[in-house]
Amino acid sequence: MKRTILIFGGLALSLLLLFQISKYSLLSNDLEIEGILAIVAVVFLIVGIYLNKKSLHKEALGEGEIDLKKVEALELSKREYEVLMQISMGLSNKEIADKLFVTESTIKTHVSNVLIKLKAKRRTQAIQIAKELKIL
Amino acid sequence: MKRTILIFGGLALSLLLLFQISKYSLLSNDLEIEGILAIVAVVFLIVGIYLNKKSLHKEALGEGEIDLKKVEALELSKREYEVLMQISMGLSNKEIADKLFVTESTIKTHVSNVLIKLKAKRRTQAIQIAKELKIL
DNA sequence: AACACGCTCATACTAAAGTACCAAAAGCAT
DNA sequence: ATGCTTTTGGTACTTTAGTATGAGCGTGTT
Repeated sequence: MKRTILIFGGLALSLLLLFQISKYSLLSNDLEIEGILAIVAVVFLIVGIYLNKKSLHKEALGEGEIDLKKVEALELSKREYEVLMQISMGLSNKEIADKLFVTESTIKTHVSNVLIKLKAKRRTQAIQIAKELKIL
Repeated sequence: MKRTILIFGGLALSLLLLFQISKYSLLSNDLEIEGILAIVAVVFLIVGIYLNKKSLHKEALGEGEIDLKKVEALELSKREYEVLMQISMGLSNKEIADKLFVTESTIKTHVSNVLIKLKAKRRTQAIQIAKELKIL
């Protein structure tokens, strides 16, 4: 929001500069005024597109920030969240166990806890729920 | 793309209209010219944001179009693709069977075919691969 | 120190998932 | 009609997944 204010401030200044130019050097020529109008139009068109992309990027980042908060809200431990991510990568319990240097039993325990906390019946459902909660 | 051309045509016309207005009714007054400049700036700022959103939506739809092409490329039949989507929704074979009014045996056959065609070992991996291919 | 909590691991099951192979009915194109 | 693919269904079996329960270990809290 602060950036937006700064950007608008810059825009106002540049607009004023254009006013000055039009007043003191180009006012007598009608064609030049049309040119200035065109320039202003194009510039602000580009600025509009730029601002829109910025805001969209902020939204995307915003989704990323929500992650950890919701993970805490679900009371998922670090390890459980870690296992959940590996599940979403399509790994089996054995593969996850090897990747995290623990036994398959341990992974099964973690998976069961994840399923309970996400209120899922299967690991595939856990993936779906986690993506709905934008945790992945 | 055709829409973009139409929109730009409309913009050019409105710009010309502003020129006419400025020429025949407001040219003598400096303050009014500034006002017109401001209006043009704001209008094109809004137009820029609007166009950007449009283009982003088109990209989103574009990804959607690629879907069917890649599904065909993978030689996935309609039914197999249908099953694949239900898998990604976190449903079990039995639940998919009930939803599509067939037996679990049939779903198992479809699932096996999907796994072979997606080169996946598990249904969770199939989900991951399908999302990478932007098929879901 | 005592306690809660997270991580680890195990055993013993039950339940899904997945494989292999086969086969019949339906839809489609030549 | 004859072939080809899809869809459907079955049997039999192996492999993962998931549940239930218990237990040891380390860490931070009270």
